[in-house]
Amino acid sequence: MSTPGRGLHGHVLDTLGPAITAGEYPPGSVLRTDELAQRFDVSRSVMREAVRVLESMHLVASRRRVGVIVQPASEWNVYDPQVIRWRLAGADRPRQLRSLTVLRSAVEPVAAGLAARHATPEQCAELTERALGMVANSRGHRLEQYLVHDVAFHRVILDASGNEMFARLGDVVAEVLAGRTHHEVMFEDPDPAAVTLHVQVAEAVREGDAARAEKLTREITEGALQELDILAP
Amino acid sequence: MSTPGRGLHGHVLDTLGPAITAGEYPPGSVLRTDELAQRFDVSRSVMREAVRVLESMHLVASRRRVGVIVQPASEWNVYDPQVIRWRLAGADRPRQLRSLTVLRSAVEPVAAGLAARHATPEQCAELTERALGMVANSRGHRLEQYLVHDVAFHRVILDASGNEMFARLGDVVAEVLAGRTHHEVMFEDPDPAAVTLHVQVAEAVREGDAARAEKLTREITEGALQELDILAP
DNA sequence: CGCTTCAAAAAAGTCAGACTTGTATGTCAC
DNA sequence: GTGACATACAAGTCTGACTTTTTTGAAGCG
Repeated sequence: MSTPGRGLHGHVLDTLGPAITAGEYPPGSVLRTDELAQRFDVSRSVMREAVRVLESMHLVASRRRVGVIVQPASEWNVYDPQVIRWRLAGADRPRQLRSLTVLRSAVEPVAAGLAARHATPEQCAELTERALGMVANSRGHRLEQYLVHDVAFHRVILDASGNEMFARLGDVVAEVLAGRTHHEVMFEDPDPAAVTLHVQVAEAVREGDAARAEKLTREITEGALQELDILAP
Repeated sequence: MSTPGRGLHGHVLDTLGPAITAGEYPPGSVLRTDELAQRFDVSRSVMREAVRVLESMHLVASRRRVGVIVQPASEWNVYDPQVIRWRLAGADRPRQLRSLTVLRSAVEPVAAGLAARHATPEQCAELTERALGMVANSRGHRLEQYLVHDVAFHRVILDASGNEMFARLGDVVAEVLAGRTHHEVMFEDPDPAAVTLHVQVAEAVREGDAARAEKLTREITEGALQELDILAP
């Protein structure tokens, strides 16, 4: 996953990034470039490049005569795919997964509505195909195959929305769905009602019924929220 | 705006970033670090740091023996605040503003619903205050003051949702609202109906009525969509 | 005692040059 | 044409010296 070992600079990032996002360095902690370079056994040039990248993610801020200051989480670029991966890999995973699921619940229904208006015939076809793939793997503990189709289904919806911001959330949704299958709930076969909803969403998109596609997708994402016990008291 | 001139490296970014996001270098274009360093009259070290940052935004990819390759827009980290600013500053501005408005229309209603559940008394108070501020400046061409309260209102909603991903969209919403006031529509006083909706949202949040807060906010964002002619045929 | 002013130190920032490494590309033999 | 191999190119890395900014604190003064 990701892009491992694309240079020394990458290795430093893969160590420092997760450490910072995991909260190992409290906000306000001060690091020194030279010391870090020694610790990772790289030159200052390499270390400086890594720090620059962390700085662009607002994980740290670098100030003259002071050092490299770890920023509070409220400053982080939490939409940076790299940051998301680091956080999902750490102790913050459950909280992160919940945040992303809520985001999903906001975005996907609207995306589905737009998809009903803008989807190409090819996208409609793949959507139907994926929904059928979900049905075919919905029984008999074929969770992995089911997941493949599920992820693809939601990716098509996001792409077909025609909105670039939505489309770029495909990886996030994939991560959430995979996380649910692998680490959280869902030890049994998926909920048959959810499977049916996917088939119906594909129908609604194909028919260009935006309101119905949105409503049905909202039911799907509300199910996801309930699985994580995120709902009104 | 932003953080100008925080070093030579920053100046390079402020020039190259907008150029790439504006499409001045078609995807696949190959740049060479040495040549760029000469062009900007900086050392290779500085140029390398800048390239690393652009690479972390997926605006470029750097490959040995080839050079620095400009990536297609589909690869960009479009949620990076820096990238958003660069694109809003360029020719892509209208399209970008539309994308962000759609994103807003998906997120804000859900955020308002959550805010109704999680808002603190202080947040409820500020919400009401901001709504009143909007009313007070809704007539007599006080667009600037109106905007200040409008932006603050939506920021509170996003913060009060308790969802970190939503909260970080505050700047995006601010940008969209400011863009609308300064460059797009709205030469006249704001729509009275919209002002009333804000007051009612504040009410609903204060009363903890999540469903109503969500519905009312959806009406607000749908108004914003209509202003940009984004709607069903 | 409190204030300003100025000097020193510390760490990031910058630069220049030499060297290493991975990888396209072209050449040659088969 | 296909393969192995040599070559050159550009990114990658390292080092050491120098500059700049900013904090700190000490000296000097009211």
